Amino acid sequence: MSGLPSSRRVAAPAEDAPPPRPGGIAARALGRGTPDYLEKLNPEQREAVETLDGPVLVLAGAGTGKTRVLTTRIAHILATGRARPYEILAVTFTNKAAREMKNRVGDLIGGVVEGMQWLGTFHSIGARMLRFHAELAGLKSGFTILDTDDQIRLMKQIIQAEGIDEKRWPARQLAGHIDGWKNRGLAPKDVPEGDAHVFADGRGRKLYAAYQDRLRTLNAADFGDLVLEPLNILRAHPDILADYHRRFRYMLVDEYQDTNVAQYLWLRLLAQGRRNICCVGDDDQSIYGWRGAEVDNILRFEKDFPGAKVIRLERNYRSTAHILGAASHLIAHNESRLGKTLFTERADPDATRVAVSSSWDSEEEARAVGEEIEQLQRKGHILNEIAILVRASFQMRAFEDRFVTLGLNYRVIGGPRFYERQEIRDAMAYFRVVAQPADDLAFERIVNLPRRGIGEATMKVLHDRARARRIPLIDAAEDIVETDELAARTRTALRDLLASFERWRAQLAHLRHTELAEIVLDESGYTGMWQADRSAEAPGRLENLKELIRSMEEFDSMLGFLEHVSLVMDVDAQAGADAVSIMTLHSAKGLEFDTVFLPGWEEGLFPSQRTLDESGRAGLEEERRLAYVGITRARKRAHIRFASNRRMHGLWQTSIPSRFLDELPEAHVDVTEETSTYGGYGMNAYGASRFDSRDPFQNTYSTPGWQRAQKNRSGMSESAMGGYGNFSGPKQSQRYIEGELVAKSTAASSAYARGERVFHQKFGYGRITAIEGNKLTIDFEKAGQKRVLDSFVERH
DNA sequence: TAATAGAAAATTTTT
DNA sequence: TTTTCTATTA
Repeated sequence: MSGLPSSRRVAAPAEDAPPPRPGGIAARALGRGTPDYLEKLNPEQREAVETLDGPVLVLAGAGTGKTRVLTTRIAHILATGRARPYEILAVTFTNKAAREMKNRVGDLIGGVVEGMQWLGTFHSIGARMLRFHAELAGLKSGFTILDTDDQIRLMKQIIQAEGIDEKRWPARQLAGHIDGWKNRGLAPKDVPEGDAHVFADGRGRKLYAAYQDRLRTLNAADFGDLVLEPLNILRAHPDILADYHRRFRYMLVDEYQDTNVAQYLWLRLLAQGRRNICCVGDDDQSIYGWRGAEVDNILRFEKDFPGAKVIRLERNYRSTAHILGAASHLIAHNESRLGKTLFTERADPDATRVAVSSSWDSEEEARAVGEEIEQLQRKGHILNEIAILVRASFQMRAFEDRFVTLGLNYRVIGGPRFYERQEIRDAMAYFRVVAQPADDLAFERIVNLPRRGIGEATMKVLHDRARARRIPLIDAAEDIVETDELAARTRTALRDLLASFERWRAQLAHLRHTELAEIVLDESGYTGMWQADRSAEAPGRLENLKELIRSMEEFDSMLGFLEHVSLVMDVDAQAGADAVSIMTLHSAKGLEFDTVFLPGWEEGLFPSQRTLDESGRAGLEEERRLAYVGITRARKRAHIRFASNRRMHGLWQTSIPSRFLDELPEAHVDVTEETSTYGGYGMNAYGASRFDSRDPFQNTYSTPGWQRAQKNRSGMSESAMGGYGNFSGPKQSQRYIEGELVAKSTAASSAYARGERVFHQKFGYGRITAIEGNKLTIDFEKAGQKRVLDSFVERH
């Protein structure tokens, strides 16, 4: 997209412009009483569509027709002539959702919607805004968008430049902090003192500033900037904000529960104009807190937008009463929620309850699921309607292994996306250097790929020169090959490479970009490198490169393609053959299947111990929402499983059933006893009481198997674990306790102060360098810097 | 500069 | 256990 001067493009229609004339569909809609698109809605949905003025929050439970409301609302606005397509701001989180919205609005109004320029993801709309006003953010309109990989490489350089030990302060971690700050709408100067101290002894803020500086020099923005910079521009320039206020007659937001602070501030600022904002979301499905999403945004909506109308969609069209009953009862254990209860009007007498069963270990778990799937298959169920939803991707392997032996078709959804694969990123880096020579990050990525003898030492020379003269790396390279600073061999290699780029760039104008792409990959030796590679994945990588070239055909220029890739990082997974889907719970949000298997419901894994440690009670609630999302994916059958033993990072761990199992209502659940599991040991030392203490629901199953499990669990003493050397008993105990302690103390701030000397059982003596809630960053005398919970240290 | 051996770290991931 | 990164050596 070319950046035109902003005023023209953004100029809103004059205030006194005549309202858009109702034509075609609109006339039909107005002329004949109720248009038929409204008649297909239930009363709540219809209210959500027809309440067009003022702020509206639609709390849409799972399977209650959320997308239908959103798309019908847009169609209604257009059909009644209240706004033109380009006067509607409609934001989603994924490209997929944006695409679907566009298509469905098109279906409703009978044709393709043209001109909805402001329908898209937060990031693509942010990028669009930022290109109009790039100079206000210190960028040029043609800025490049960096992805996570580029970000981390860049931060690595900055950390090195600052002379900070990379091992103690990994770039990844810094990237996480900076991302978090951007998510919260903070510029480097706004980062609170305490926050700045979590990284590199207080140099966090400085590094953030240096990173932003570097981005400006590279004329680049990262994903966070695509939201943060437009927000800053709107904050600083009331005239621009007013322009947008005039323009956006209606605003719609999908998945509002997933918005972060920056996105929220951006929306709020824009909504201050006409106040016609409609947010659709489900607080019970907020599962991206770890990525900066604030459930609070949705919980607070009525306060933020006084006079807001809240509409609840609770009529579920997806699942059986048993599934809804189980999910509703589970999620009712959360305290921070607005409260909804899903119900269904359909009665299906032969609906099955939610099944809970157990296995000895993950292999047996996979075997059992495999068998059940084969049974379903014999009964005529298709595999496309079956999904296995796991908490963490390492769980997938057992299923894949098993399904391969069974010859059962499966597909893994998620995982590294097409454009994130190494070979694709490498190829893209070549294209970037051809199209935008100043792209240092891309240049660095491929200078020595395939190996050309241009190693670390040479790069240092290039970097020094580039920095000294404030020129891009490639220009520095041009200079240096004219001198004798480099060994003859490396100089020749570098000169050849530069000449190649020169040649390709000359062809940019008169060759088709797909053809040029092939030439670049061939002549650079990149394709050859993979052809010579004898490893198992090489053929697949070559195939991916071909696919990349194929996908370029849809674009008319190299630049157009590069722009697309940076924002639309997904390629549709082709449906293909009948297959079982395996994916994480996170990637299952928004999908539905007849049958859903939910394996691995064990303490530590689900709820994830790490989440509990990091986010305490809030983390536990988010895990519970994840469980809720999992169950509500099922239309007809949900099978929950847990295993008594699981191998994690190569070590066997005994596990105990997830507390979420205790939170399911007996009336909707069938617990199956599987002989191999309750053989005597397997349960561990923790009393059932641990779950009961604050459980208002008092339900544990009366099934013999479950009762026995509970008994075993409480009857077993710590010493009884002693005989099983490779089951790490003590670790278990610590695990659980950590979770509880955190849960209790999250709200309160730590009792320790910075600079205090403390003692830790494992790490010895150290001094506190930073405090974040109940997490302390401590510089240990022997063990170096660690982050630990305050409950594990004592004053000294 | 490149290959190799050894150590450290291992969720979830819309853009 | 496996993968990924870093320090060492040829």
